[in-house]
Amino acid sequence: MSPKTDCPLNQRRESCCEMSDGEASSFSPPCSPAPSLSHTESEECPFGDRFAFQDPRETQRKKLKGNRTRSKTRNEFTVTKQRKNRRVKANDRERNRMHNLNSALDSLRSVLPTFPDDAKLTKIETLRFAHNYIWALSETLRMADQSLINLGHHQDSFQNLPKSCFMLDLTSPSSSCSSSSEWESSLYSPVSQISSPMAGPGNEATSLPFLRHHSYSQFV
DNA sequence: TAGGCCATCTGGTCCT
DNA sequence: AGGACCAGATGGCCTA
Repeated sequence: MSPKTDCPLNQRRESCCEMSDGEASSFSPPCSPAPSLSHTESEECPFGDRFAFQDPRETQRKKLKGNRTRSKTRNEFTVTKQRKNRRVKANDRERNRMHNLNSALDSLRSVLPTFPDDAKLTKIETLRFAHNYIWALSETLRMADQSLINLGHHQDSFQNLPKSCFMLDLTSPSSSCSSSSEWESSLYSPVSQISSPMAGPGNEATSLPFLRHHSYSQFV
């Protein structure tokens, strides 16, 4: 789903932004949630008398009466135009920023172990999944290290090590799970949303969703 | 049809 | 002053 390019709303907004100031002053975009721009312009429209009949004498009188009003109007016009221009540029940057953010999220998705036919992870799911996955990987490393340390003390325990210590393939969920849902629910189960894996080894029973499903015994 | 997710706009704040 | 970041608002799309 990518409504960012073909969304009619966006197209309308784009066209609103591309409008000349004269047009914008007489048109209030139906799509704009924040009417600040059009509101300001309709109230202080620099072209308020643009289409009125111009009496040369009246014009002369106005000239004599004072350039101050005229320049003030022009100044307001310039300020409004400048403000609008800044807004458009800021919107553009913000859009870009969000696109970059989404690209990063896509990169993250691509390295997470999911089944191809699975629905695309949502943003929040991706973050939670990645969080748990990283934690599971580091936990695996830690346990492997622990086993090697023990190996130094008890040479004969080498034979007792589960084969999985040397065969762990966390990038391949199918190696141990019968279904994608089982694999994924283990990685971003609601448990992990409540208790952080950083909570420490004390509450492994509840905060290790990955290992609950992928205990070493399963790999042997 | 309600609710979830998403993209975009917007104004505010902070930083350079 | 201008850019980056953020959070709220809004509206569209999709699905149960």
